[in-house]
Amino acid sequence: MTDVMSELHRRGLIAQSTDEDALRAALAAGPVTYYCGFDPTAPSLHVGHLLQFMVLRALQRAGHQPIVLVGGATGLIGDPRMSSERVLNDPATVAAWVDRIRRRVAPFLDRPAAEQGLRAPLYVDNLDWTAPLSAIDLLRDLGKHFRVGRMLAKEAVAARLNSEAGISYTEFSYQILQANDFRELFRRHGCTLQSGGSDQWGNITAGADLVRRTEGASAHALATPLITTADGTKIGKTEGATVWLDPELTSPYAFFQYWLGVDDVDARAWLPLFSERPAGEVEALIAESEARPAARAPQRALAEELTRLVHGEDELRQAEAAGRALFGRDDLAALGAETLGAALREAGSVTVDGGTPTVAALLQQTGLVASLSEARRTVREGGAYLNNQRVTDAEAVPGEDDWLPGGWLVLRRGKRSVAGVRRAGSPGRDT
RNA sequence: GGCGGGUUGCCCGAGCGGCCAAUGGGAGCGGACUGUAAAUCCGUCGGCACAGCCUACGAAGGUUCGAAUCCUUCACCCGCCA
Repeated sequence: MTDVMSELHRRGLIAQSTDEDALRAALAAGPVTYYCGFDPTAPSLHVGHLLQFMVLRALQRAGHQPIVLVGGATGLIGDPRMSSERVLNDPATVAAWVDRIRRRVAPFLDRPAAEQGLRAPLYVDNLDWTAPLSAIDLLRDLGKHFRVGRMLAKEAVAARLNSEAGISYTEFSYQILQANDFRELFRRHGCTLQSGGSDQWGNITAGADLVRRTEGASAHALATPLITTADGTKIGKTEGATVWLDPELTSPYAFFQYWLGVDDVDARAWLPLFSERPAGEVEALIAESEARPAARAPQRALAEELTRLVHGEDELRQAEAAGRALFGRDDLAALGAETLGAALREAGSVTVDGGTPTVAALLQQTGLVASLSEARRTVREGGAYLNNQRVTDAEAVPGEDDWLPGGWLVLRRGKRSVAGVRRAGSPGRDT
């Protein structure tokens, strides 16, 4: 059994943990059952959550037994955010998100289980044991083990108490539910380790404490660091939009492009965290980046590995090909209908029927800009391109000559935002 | 409970009867440079049927030819005194 703690440390995946010697010993003694929970606060997980899967996968590779929890119950309550009270989501919505997230997340651990004979993950939903919990059970069996003083001292709670927003009893109680999850998983599956983001540290240790106190067993906790970009913003935001793991929300192409566009400083910092390559290769890539930044070696490695992990080999190939086609120096018309079509379908496209709209209207319809005003402004600023030619008149209508093989127009905003326009009834597959 | 100050565009923050879609900074976006990077410089930054119009300055009313700017009420925040 490999020393997984060393790997996690080397990759910078551990921000804090409970008694590390004890944890090391437990991991060395045999398969440990461990879990990580994800609350359904959106239809999909995003790039930031990926880090948790890196930890889950490393432990799985080391022979341990993963459990993935999707918080159908805790998602209805909401954990306290630093800033303000959460808006409660509708139960039906949360239930739908639970399903959707679980389906998307399966390959991360199921694939290694199938291909490398590792332990297959268990999927659980805390709604299963939280929904039947009565108010009496909650107050008698759980509440007695929680000291209000300790609960108030948790960072997330304390911050909110001192803020203008204050905190509702609902969110204050969140830690009890998450702690109960840990105990429940211990009872049901012998789970003794929980991992999560460092923002969850208070909740995680609440669970470990509960298991120790009521079950007399040792339970461990592991937290990953909070990852930010060099300029302090959250990972996984482009143009204000979140980079999701669900291909319906963020196309594999956009996902691939996100990683490729990461700046040098971040790419070097993130590579060890997100790459499962051997240490030597990671170091070589970083050295390569310092020597020849233009090659963007760490960015490419991240884009390839993570797109393959999240979307699979086929989608990776297509995203790569699309990027090459659209950013390459080749003449667009020379690309051929097949390549062009595939690239633009990846990048995002709309179909027009009947008369061709103006360039400004097309920019808006493809989502490249938010409004017609913005479209006109973009053209005025010289940031709009039709088939790689700068557009000077927002009201111009693309002519017959502009349509590329397969019935396509390539619309671009700035350097990297590309979208396709397809003429309805063109030969070939429809979008 | 009393007195005073505040609530402005994504954020911070000027404006205090017409010249205000609203100074300035930040973020964002575009251009130049470059490497689909960073830094820097320049431009831009509510919407639309775009030389015009519509919507906006906590909410609702009012005064006025005309209000973000004055008055009234309400909501929330922040100080000082009890």
